[in-house]
Amino acid sequence: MKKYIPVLRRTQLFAGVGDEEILAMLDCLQVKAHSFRKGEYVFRQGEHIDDICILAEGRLSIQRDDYWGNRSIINMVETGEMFGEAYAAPGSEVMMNDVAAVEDSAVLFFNVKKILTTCSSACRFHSLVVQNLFFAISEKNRKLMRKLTHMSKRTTREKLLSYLSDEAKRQGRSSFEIPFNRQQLADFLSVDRSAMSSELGKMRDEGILTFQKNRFALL
Amino acid sequence: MKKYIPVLRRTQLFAGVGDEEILAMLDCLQVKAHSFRKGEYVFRQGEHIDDICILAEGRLSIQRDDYWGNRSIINMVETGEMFGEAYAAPGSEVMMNDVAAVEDSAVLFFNVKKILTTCSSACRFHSLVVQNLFFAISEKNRKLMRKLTHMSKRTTREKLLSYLSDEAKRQGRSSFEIPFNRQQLADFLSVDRSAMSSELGKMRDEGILTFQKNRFALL
DNA sequence: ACAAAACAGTTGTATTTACAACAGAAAGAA
DNA sequence: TTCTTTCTGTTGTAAATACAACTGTTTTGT
Repeated sequence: MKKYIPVLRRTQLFAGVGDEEILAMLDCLQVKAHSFRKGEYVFRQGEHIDDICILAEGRLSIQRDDYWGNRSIINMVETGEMFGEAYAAPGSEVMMNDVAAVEDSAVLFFNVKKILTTCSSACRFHSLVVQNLFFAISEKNRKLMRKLTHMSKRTTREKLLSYLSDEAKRQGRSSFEIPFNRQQLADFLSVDRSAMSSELGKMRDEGILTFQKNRFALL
Repeated sequence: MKKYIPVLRRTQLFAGVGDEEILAMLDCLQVKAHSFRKGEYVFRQGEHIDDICILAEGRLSIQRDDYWGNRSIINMVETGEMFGEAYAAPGSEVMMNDVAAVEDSAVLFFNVKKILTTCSSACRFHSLVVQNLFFAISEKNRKLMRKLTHMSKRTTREKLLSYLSDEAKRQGRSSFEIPFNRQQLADFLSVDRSAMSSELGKMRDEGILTFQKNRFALL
């Protein structure tokens, strides 16, 4: 478990917690690690979840496919980010989405009940971690709301501009990379890939933006 | 404050907390109440928020208007529900939406820092309330994700069916009321009201559903 | 280096939507 | 009641989208 400390140190969940305490908690919480190859599923729609998960390595896609094979990407999970927490809460319904590895990945599983129940031993950081959990899930909440504002736009162009300008603002610069290829971006914004591609071309011709691969610049 | 006990007793935030303890906490947390008339704003886009809010009476709409006057309704808040918690967390950005009273309403304001910081007096329920806060925000998270699945549908008909069948499932019956009139439902699903109205008519003619006012039945 | 697969852009067509304008029904106010 | 406002459904048209098919490019695996 020790090899994951450099990642965990930087996570929201363990903000303000020292290395030794993290190690102690990993032990106390009986954290489990598991590897996934590119394309494998971490969770499937309909599964019941008891664990809060942290991505220690790689990249995941939280997505959903409907009857007709239309894929909708809810979010990308980057190294160090948490996921699954919304479904791990006691009384939660089952997982509504798939979680798939888009790269070879490693995931750490934390049992929610153990996190929420202060143990008797030296884990005096439990209450801090619970607070961190609250902050983290708050931020995720806001992220979902931002995504809703993109999705509520009517046209492909508006959705693109809403997302890209938000991303520029978030990354604090007008030139930035996005964690999607074209098909993934289309699935994320729920638009047709080819229509989106042509719309991007038009916007480039109009001098609104430029792009190469997954690097965009707003002008 | 005593008059709000019957409402607060049933909230997620105070689940498992007795009446006397709630009263003690209201005092300890220096909770404030405020009334809003129909049409008034509780919060406005861009405001900074330090309080978790509970709607003690009435009904609110969490919404957003863009430059061109297009309104997007994120969610309706019913009596007893919590709101604002995602923006009240320390380090949060400012409010991204408007919160407007759609009926005469009363709101209770709880300072987040006071909730998260266990005080020295008799409020030994603080940790339970923090846990409740986590469960509540988890549920809201799932609600947002469900909304995203509706919004990710491409056509008005699919959005309607996604939302209505979800609502039927949630309420546990095939005949149910929704908290929207037609314009609000259109703003909630981000579609054109008239197109939605005509789509509803077609679906009724096809025998998929029936409706009178805001009561729908799936067949 | 080569073949296969994945990726990105383009175009044409049928479908669907947004928008505007209007009419009747229902709800609310005087 | 009567008048006014809000709400809901309908229709026609211009605009935007989804879908399919295809091309050339890039990436990947062997």
